[in-house]
Amino acid sequence: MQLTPLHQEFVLHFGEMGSRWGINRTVGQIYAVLFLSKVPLNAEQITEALGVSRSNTSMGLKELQSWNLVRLKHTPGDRRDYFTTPEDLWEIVRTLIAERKKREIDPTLTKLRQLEMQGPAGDNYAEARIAELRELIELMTGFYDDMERLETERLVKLMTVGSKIAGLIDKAGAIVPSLKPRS
Amino acid sequence: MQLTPLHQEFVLHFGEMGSRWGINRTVGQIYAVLFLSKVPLNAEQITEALGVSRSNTSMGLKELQSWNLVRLKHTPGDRRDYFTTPEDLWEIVRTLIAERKKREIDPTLTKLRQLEMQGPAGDNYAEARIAELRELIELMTGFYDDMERLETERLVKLMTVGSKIAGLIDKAGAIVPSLKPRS
DNA sequence: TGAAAGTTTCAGAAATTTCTGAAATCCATG
DNA sequence: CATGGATTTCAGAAATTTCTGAAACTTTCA
Repeated sequence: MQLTPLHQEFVLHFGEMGSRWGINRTVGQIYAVLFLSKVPLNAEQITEALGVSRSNTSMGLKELQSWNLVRLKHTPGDRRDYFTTPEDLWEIVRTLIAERKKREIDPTLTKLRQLEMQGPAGDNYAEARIAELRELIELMTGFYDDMERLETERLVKLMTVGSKIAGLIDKAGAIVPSLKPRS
Repeated sequence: MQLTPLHQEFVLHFGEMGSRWGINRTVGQIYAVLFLSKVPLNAEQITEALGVSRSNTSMGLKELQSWNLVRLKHTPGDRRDYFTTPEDLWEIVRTLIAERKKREIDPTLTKLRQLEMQGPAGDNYAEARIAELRELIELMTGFYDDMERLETERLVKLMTVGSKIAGLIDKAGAIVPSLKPRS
């Protein structure tokens, strides 16, 4: 497994971005290699391609599995695990968003609710602020749940028409029932 | 600046979540204190509330300023800087998304475009994969740009109606020009 | 101008995270 | 049920990030 210059650059970039994305360099690089590879790769091949230790690869793959970002493939007569990323990029995006929500938002929503349950603590402003934040997160995650359920096809259409969609809703929140065709 | 138990818990939570959110513990805690405070606070008050060093607070506030997450207030006759978070939570969300996009997505988009500019590198699959990823990011950031421009009021409505909005678009991508009122 | 009040910078200490190599474990097969 | 190919675990090393205290700097005003 020798990386071409293209692979190299891509892999290094994913490594650098890793920390901003909440994963570490090696995990980012492993993902990058898998993403660009047409065929599934085993841990040994990844290790060689990246020049890291075998155990580091093992841990990185475990991490990627915990994020649901890689799939496992097996070939008969070979008992090593081979890894790929989904062909469908939208599936990847969905997974990424779902996992980030789970890690970055859900715990906070739980905590906010818990704080509210504890009842008044004598600081009206803080309590109102917490309630408001909880409501906002609920609105956004509720919307996310709706979008999550849409087939990719419709989702892409929705994104393509973009802000036109807002024209379909009046300020009162009603869906405008009829509309002149747009140029 | 003594923190109530409510503040305490909230602050500790934001500190813990900090690393998942791409900021560090102190920065998260500073933000939490400011978020719950009705009145603007100066660096000294924050330092005392959190029990960290003055310099740490200073660096944390600098970081929050670089994220555009805090506002500066001045009172006549006092030359210390007082900090607040915006009253409007939607403004906070917009800032957060804008900054994360800037840090987590834009550099990658730039890199992908640069890799494509370099011309064919002899791995069709990898090249196609990169192009596809670039297109997907462009679609999503384009949609984001559209949403960014909407007034909050409409945005909230949009989120509230949620998936109903998808019913307004047919599979071909045309906006359905008329619609029976929904129950 | 210089003293006072406040803020920032920065080098090193402390803490945390990541990475490695060796040992332990797993498991299909002879 | 032992062997050997493969993976995982884990304790410590290495690297990175965060935090601190001291010094430097900035601004205001007497």
